[in-house]
Amino acid sequence: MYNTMIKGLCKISNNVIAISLLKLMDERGCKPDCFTYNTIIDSLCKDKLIDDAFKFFKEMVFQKGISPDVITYSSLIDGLCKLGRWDEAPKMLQEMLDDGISPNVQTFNILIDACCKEGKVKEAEDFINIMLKRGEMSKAISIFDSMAFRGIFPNVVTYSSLLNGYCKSLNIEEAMNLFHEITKKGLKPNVVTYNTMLQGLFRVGRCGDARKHFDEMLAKGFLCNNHKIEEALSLFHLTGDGKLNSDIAVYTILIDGASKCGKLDIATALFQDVTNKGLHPDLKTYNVMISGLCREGLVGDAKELFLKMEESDCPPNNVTYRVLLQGYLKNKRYDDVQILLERMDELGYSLDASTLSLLIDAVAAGSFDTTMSTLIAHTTPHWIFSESSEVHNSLQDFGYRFVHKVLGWSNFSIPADDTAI
DNA sequence: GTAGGGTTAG
Repeated sequence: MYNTMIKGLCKISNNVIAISLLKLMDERGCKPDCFTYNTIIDSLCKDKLIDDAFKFFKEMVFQKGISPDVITYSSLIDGLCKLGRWDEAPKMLQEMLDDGISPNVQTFNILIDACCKEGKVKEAEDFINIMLKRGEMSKAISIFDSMAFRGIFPNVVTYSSLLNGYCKSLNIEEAMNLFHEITKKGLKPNVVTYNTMLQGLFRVGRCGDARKHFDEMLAKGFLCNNHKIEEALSLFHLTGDGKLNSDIAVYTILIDGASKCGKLDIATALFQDVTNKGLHPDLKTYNVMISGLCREGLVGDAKELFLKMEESDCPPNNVTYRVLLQGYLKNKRYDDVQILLERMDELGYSLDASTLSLLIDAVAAGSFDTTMSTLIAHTTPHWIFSESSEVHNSLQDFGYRFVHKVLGWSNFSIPADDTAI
C-alpha cells in the first residue's frame, strides 16, 4: 500500500511527499523495505539529487539494517554516471562487489552506456578489467569480455548503446557490422536500435541506406499503418506511452535526416505524412522542419509553420525562436527580427551564442537601428560572458571591444547575478 | 514490485 503510493509519487517526481510518506509508514510501524528505499533512491538519482540519494542509502543500511541489492547499487551508479561523477561510480561498483553483490547485465549496461557517451573512463577501467587501450569503443568492448567472464551476456540494450557509440563517433561501418551482429546472435533489434541506426546513417549522408532501414522497420511492424492507426491511437491515450511515442520520434529523425541531406522535398512529404496519419508533430518535429525550411532559404514557409505552432497546442519554445531567428538572419530577412526578439523578451527566452553572434554581425553591418541593441541586451543571458562558458570563445572572436563599439555599451560590465543583462 | 539504450537548434 505505502510502497505503491511511494512508487506513484516518485513517478511524478514528487520526492518530498514520497519521503514524508516513507517517514509516516515507519512511524506507523509499517517497516519500509528494500523496494521502498530503491524507489526513493532511484527517483532522487533521476532528479540529480544524488547526495540526498546517498543520505537515504546510509539511512537504509546503517539505521534500518536493510541490505542494499543490485538495484540499489545500479541506481546509484547510474546517478553518478549521469552526473559525470566518474571517480565515484567505480568506487560504488567496488563497494557492491565487496558487499558480495554481483552486478548484472543492467549494471553493465549502465556503465557501457556511460563509456560510450563520455571519454572519462580512466577510473572506471580499473574496476571493470579493461585491458585494451585502443580508444573509447574498444574500452566498451572489453567490458563485454568482463561480462562474459562473469557469465553475463550482452542483450539488445547493451548492443544498442554500443551502436549509439559507434554512430556518434561516425564509425558507420562498425555500426553496420554491429547491427548485423545483433541478429546473428539471435537478438531482435527494436525501435530504439533502428532509430539509432537511422540517425547514424543520416549523419554520414547515407540516405539510401537509411531509407532501406526505414522500410525494414515498416515491414517489421514497428510503425503503425493506416488501418491500425485508430486502434493504436486509442491505445496510446490509454497507456500514455508505447510504440506510438516512438513513431513521431522516427519521423522526426527522418525529417531531420532528409533535410540535412538536402532532400527537403522528402522532408516536407514526411511532415505531411505525419499529419495525414493523425499523428501529432511535437516540438522537436516542428523545430526540425522549421530548421530544414530555413536551411533552404524558405523563410516564408518557416514563418508559416511557426505561426501554425502558435495556434496549436504545441507552442514554440526557445529553440524554435532561435532557429527561426537564425533562419531570418542567415537569409538576410530582417523585417520580423525585432518582433521575435520582443516576444522572446516577454516570454523570458534568451539568445544562445550562435544566434547572438549572427545578430551582432547584422548590427555591425548596419541592418538595424539602435533600438535593437537594448533588445539584444535584454535577451542575452549573462553566463554568455562568463570565463568558464564554452561560448565565451565565440564571443572572443570579436571581443568585448567590439561589443562596446558596435552596441555602444560603453559602460558595459559583467553583471554579478544570474539575470539577463 | 523497484534499476539500463535512441529523438531537434549550432
